Amino acid sequence: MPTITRRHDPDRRARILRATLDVVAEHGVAGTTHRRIAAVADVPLGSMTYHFASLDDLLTEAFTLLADTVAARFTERLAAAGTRAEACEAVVDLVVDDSWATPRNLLLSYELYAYAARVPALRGVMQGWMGKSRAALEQHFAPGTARALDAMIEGLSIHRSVDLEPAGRAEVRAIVARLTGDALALP
Amino acid sequence: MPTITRRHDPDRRARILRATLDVVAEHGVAGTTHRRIAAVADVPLGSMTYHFASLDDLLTEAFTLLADTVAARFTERLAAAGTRAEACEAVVDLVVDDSWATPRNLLLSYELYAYAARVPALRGVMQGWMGKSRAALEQHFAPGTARALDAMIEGLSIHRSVDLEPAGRAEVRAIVARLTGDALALP
DNA sequence: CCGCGATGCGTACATATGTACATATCGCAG
DNA sequence: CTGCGATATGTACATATGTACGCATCGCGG
Repeated sequence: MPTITRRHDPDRRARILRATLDVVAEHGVAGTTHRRIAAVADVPLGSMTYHFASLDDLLTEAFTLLADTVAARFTERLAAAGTRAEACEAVVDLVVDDSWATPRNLLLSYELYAYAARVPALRGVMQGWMGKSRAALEQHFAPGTARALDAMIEGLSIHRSVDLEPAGRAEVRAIVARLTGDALALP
Repeated sequence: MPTITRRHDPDRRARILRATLDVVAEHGVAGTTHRRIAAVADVPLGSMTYHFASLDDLLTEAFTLLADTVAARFTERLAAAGTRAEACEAVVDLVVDDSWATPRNLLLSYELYAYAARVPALRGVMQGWMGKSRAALEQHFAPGTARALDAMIEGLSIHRSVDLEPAGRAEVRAIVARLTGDALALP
């Protein structure tokens, strides 16, 4: 019998995880189903329950992947800064640039925050994420300042995604300057 | 025939809306169903489709109610401040107190942010909310400072809800002082 | 080369869900 | 008091969903 082409798929698991984030970004956790993910990942439905015990397990692992990826990029971007001024500029970039604060990432963050409230394992992941961010900032700034900057990055990113006239680069730079205590022209 | 007690329920609609927020807070939008809401509001299932055309309509209206309520409280708290120093303290309160930044409200905010990304009507609601907050802050601070404070309130509230050792009142006060430019002892 | 554990695949099934609808009851304007 | 429009209520039903399971097929160690 001519059986249909059967694939050998070494990284199918990873592809499912990526597809999960895609589906969550597009439909929200509320609209995320095994079947939708399977369609995006281009795998049969049976693969879902084979690779992941339950949908919650899948979501948990996908969100963990997201946090690790984003935290790594964050750290990387800050580690590339040599001087304090460069570090400030890196912070501005993280808020303003289309590298991390992309609509997709913001959206996924909201979904993660909401979901994590009901999955203890993810609370740990979020704490780890925040810890890494703070550690990266503390390589350039005092602990208190790092904390303030971390929160400000979060708040500004969110508000910029809602605002009809988002704060521009200059304004963000001025705010960072106030928090770091470095003198800078205020608008 | 002795018919079961049939209730006359003038504010049933409002009760359903409140129940919706309760259910969302407990189960997330993903776990919000007509039947769960009906159970919490103590109304029969049929009432759901009678008072609200669809589940999405219901969620949209409930989130609008949330935004209006929270924005009103925010404005009220800031309007009560007479001096600039009192305004700063009000901002600190909004972050640290158990009045607005309660776990429930934070959680509902995450759900709203995520949900609003897919419902255009709610984007307007969020913009209105942010506008009101900013207006309230601008009664005491310059526009740029108001923007920074608004974002910082958001970011600090979120991070405080995740952090194992949340920033204390003193630390929050110091951050606010930096943003407002008012001199204050730094820790 | 061969066997076996890992992986892939389709399908079945109980359940939960959104929504429609027929009917019953109530408040109140005239 | 009397309709009548608004509201209440229970139920039906098509559909989507999570998960289980049996079987097919493959990679690879011995």
